[in-house]
Amino acid sequence: MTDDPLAFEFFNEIGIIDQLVSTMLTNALPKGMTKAQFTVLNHFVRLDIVEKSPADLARAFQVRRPTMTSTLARMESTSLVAIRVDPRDGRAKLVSITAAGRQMREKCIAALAMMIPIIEPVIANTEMQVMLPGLRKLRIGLDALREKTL
Amino acid sequence: MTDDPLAFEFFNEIGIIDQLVSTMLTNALPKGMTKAQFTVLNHFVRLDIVEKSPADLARAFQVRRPTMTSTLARMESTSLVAIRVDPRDGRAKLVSITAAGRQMREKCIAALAMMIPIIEPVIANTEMQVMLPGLRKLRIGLDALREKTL
DNA sequence: TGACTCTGATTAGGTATCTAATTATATAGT
DNA sequence: ACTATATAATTAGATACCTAATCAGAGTCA
Repeated sequence: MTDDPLAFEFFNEIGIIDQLVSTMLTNALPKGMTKAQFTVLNHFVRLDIVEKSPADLARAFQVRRPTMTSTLARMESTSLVAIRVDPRDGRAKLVSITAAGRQMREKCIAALAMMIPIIEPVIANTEMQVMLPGLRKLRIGLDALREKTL
Repeated sequence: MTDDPLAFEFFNEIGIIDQLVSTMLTNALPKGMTKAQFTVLNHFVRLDIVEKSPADLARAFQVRRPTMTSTLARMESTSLVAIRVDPRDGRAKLVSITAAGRQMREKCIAALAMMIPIIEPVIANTEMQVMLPGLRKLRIGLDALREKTL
């Protein structure tokens, strides 16, 4: 531990936090919903998006395209999103959120709202505000790094 | 975005950072090695552990036992660890690192050392030092929360 | 127009993780 | 000693991710 580069411990803590939060989140969400699926639904509603290609969605969430294909296929099978061929580009598709998707998103939001008071005692808003800029900057930097390394 | 609870954005940044770092890490590691497997090897060497049960390892890494069973099975198949029945408890098993496991861990350490200078420009040590205590506290709090919720 | 390259989506194969359920052994209490 | 409960490991079934490879349509350039 003591002779480890600081970065090891730093990213290790982040990894464990993400894992614990993801699991708690998934358990709080309606049966069958996952963080990834909720994120997609939320993206459409928050940004008021009508249609967006899988590739664009993948870029927005920093995941690979096959990952997005898989998530979207699952969401289409449960009617949370609709997918059609892009009339202007035969390669591409266009994804849109369905009414059922919007309803599910609302249910998720409600479920998550109930989680806030549970997490509150663990980390105060002020603490998050202190760390957020650093995290955001780090995320942006890492994302840029990834694209270079490609 | 603007009307989201702060926690959403906070944990979202953490999730993306973890994902990006995990992928970079896995790519840097020797072929076939993963973060989870490296973590197990590193644990044995750093803490100078001879034998430890899968359940203890699962607790140490905050993962479920089936997850550890799966990871250990894979590591045993590649001779990175050895597993035997606990002579004092018929239910339990005892895991130990092999010579090959130690060698692999050394190779991983070397590979990761080369990553440090790549990450350095993205986040300075001083920044990590500033955030680390908060992250550690958060991780500990979430872990306690999980056990309560169980 | 034809060849080369790029981009979008998908398929195949693999690891990590989770929950639920099963099997076996240990421990405690009556 | 027997029963009930708790703990260890595993199996089964799913989701999210990744990389590599494939297929198809779009763009570029000579």
